[in-house]
Amino acid sequence: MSQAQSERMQGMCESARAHVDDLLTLLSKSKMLNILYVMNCDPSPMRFSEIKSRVASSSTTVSRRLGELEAHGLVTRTAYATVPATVEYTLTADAISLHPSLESMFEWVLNRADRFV
Amino acid sequence: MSQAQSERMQGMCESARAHVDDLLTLLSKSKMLNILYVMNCDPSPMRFSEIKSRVASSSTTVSRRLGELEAHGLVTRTAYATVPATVEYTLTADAISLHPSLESMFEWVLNRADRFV
DNA sequence: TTCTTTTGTCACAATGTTGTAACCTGTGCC
DNA sequence: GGCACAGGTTACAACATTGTGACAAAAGAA
Repeated sequence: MSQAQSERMQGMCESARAHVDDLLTLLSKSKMLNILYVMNCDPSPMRFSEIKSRVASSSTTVSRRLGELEAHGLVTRTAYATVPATVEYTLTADAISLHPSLESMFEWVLNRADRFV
Repeated sequence: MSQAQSERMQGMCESARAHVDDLLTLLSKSKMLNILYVMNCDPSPMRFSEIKSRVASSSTTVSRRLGELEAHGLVTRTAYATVPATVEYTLTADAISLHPSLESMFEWVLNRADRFV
């Protein structure tokens, strides 16, 4: 962590700190990193059922997480009037800009996981 | 997320997947990113009370998190027989190698927090 | 002797989070 | 009509996590 970042944190008003906390809390929720990971793996829009199966979680949790991501402007939800219903989720530019961090974080995770097999 | 990473994930044995899950679960625990952040901000060994005050959490939670980090080989705990007791926590090389990812993730968080003030 | 300090631990009640099972919508098919 | 399908929502019970407040160790100071 840079000294510059640290100072930036120090100089933040209370409202900004609250937003930092809010974002960290969001990212810390269960399956959140997993969801961002699978959506980043494949840049094309992804359907609900596919996300659900890739992160191996219940509809309820996946739905909650996607709702939270949408509320934070990190994913866009598009519903198509097909039969049966089709819904696609896409990462916004903001979420995509997190890609390099996520990629290197997952690289670290995968390397560690390899070593401990 | 790279295609290579995705394939690497696909090809993993069940044990490795479990380790990936374990690490993501660890990183997703409350205050965990905060703790890694403050310890990365300042590379020198950090005392319990300082970590606690910087992340603004209870002794119980900070103690639990540090214990989990130590169990995963991400921090080293050194106790000195002073009066009163002094304990220092240091990030291991492994944890330090996560620094670039964390730094860019926090950069993203800070930028977003700024925009939403 | 009692107070102080740091660094915790412990039990527990309150709070938060999860998955399950049931249900819903809309429509094409039999 | 009745069923199927995708994509959810809802209530709720089970489970997990949190902070609080009490306590502890160790030894020097008052």
